[in-house]
Amino acid sequence: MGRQRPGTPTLEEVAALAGVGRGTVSRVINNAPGVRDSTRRAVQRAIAELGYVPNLAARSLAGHRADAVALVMTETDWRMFGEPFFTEIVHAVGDALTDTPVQLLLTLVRTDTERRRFVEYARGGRVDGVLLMSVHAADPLPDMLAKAGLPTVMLGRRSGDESVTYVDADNAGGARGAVTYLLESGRRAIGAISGPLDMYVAECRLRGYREALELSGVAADPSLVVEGDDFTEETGRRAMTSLIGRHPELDAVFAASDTLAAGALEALGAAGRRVPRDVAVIGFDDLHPARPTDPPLTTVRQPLGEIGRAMVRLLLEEMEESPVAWRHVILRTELVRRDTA
Amino acid sequence: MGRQRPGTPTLEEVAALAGVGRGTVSRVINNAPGVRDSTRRAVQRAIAELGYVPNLAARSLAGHRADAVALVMTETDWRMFGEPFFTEIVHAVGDALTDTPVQLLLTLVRTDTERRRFVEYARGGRVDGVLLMSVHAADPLPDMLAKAGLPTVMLGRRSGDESVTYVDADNAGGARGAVTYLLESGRRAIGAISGPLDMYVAECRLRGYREALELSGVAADPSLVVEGDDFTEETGRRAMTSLIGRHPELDAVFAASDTLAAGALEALGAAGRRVPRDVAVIGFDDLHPARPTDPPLTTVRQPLGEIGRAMVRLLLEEMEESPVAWRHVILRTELVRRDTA
DNA sequence: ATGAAAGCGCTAACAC
DNA sequence: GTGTTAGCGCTTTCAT
Repeated sequence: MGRQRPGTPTLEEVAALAGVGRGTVSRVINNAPGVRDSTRRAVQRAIAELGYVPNLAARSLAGHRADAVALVMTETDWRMFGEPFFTEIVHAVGDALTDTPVQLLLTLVRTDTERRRFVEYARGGRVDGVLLMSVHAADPLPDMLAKAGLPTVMLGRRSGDESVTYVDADNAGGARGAVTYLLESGRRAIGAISGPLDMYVAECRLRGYREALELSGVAADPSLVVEGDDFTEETGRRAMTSLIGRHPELDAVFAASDTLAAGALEALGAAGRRVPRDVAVIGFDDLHPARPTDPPLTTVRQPLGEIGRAMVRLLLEEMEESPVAWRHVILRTELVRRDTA
Repeated sequence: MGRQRPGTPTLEEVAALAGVGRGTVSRVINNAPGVRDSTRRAVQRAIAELGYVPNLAARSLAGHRADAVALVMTETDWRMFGEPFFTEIVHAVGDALTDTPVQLLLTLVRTDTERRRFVEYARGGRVDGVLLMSVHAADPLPDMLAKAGLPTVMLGRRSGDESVTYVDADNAGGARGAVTYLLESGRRAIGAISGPLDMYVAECRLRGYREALELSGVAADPSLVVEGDDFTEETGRRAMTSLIGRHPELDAVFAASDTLAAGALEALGAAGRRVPRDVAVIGFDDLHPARPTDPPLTTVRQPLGEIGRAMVRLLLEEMEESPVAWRHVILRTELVRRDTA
């Protein structure tokens, strides 16, 4: 495997051509202060003439930094949340990094082999920090990285007392707001289609549903809640079907994700129920840019851009300080009303 | 910015603990031959005890390789082709790299800033090679990388005489086959909805359409061809609308992408034409895993997995040899019949 | 089979 | 301001 072509000019050659010392060239390429303007220009001319490009391995070795961060996606992230969610986060992260010299590296970790390889890559010092899209309780990666002392920021948390730095949406609050809105608009028989409860995000959203009922003094009927095995449309469809079978009087549903909501809508249509007139549906909105106004649904929208920006801010801060200050950020969600109620 | 935590054990410390020289430790971690088994085990024990992880910057500097390759996506790739296309390629690439020590890095290049940063990253020796998803004629990146002597493989080509190594589907052949199939099934008034002709891929597909007509001795009517400004559904819809306006007798359409085809189908439905009974539609299938059997459409399918694997094979080969052998691979497409004709 | 030693190209600390 | 120097931690000859 070849790399920087043999014969690539080095800093030393630049220095020789410009008639200055290596230190001066180093200062120029790092725009450090304390270099006379004429000298700087002379060096820049030499750099241009030679087509000099700094060797980043050498810089890394001497400077103890990689000027790169990795954003890790597990296979399940990719599938579960779908593209739009992912796209918005990545764009926000990229934007937040624009004014820095930090290169963003996306990596896919699907198998144990890939995880091992990535951990070696990260621990080996090729990145200064790691952003994790992962949210699975069983994922060992966050702890591996944290134990290795690598600045790490997660999107979402694995449990209520997550130790690794994270940024999350206010899932419980958002769900509570949604259900409260349904109650205020006069709905009473409100079902819930939950995601898999071994995921903390699903747990939070279901908790929000329950809290809203409780706060309004509405008795919680366990048979109004269906736990899905995943967040897919198919699961939403099935959940909705069983829900209307058990509860013909149902007049509203809170779905823990927009894909679940989409499935629910379909099942309602198939059952001849009109939405939102007969049954109002509110979904938690993980994918919003994808489905413009498509199901005329009131949704709980997450501030995806803000989440990405917050992740970068936290990561950069952790990269500065040596004594890592663990921190958590929870961002508010927004209830976007269309014509549900 | 911190990196490998201070206090990280070095190869030297491992050597000391194991009571051997640095060279021996190096041989062990690279599992080079010529180390006695007992020695090897002693070293491995020391590595485990210390929790040693090689410093990749140092390895890179001394070894002249990065053990990493980048897959670059431009903003337009990402949007234009959509997720499924992208996903399949990336998965295939990842799989092809599984048995190597090479880490796959996805990078997003949207702006000039990001392009500059990436070029410095790549030329700086942080990757041994680059895979480009880009297909835009105006994209300067391929030439920048090639000029820098970096092994580079493109997906698709920018023109008929592309100099950079690429892997491409047989776009002209696929289109020709599709239109021939329509002709053979008795259709005669066959329209074409083309993509933007400043993209070589669109040019090829349209050429295939024309060649099929010519081979069958059917006169080419220019008013049966609509050039879209992009590959979106909206464009497909508009193109189809204008097509049936001009040619009520139309009984088949070749669309240069599946999104264009989807738009065309919609417009046909809105116009009260039945598909495929009244009008047969064949699309070139860029996204197939996404739309399982959704529009009951015969499509020209690209071997996405093979494309990804071929890209990796070519890249690895270029990384081996010093005298770069420019090469191009064009893979056959497949006509997947559903009930179009 | 294994140890010793010479770099790889840069940054940063220190002298001038 | 600018030149000099000492590493950063590894791979790779070259001895032994």
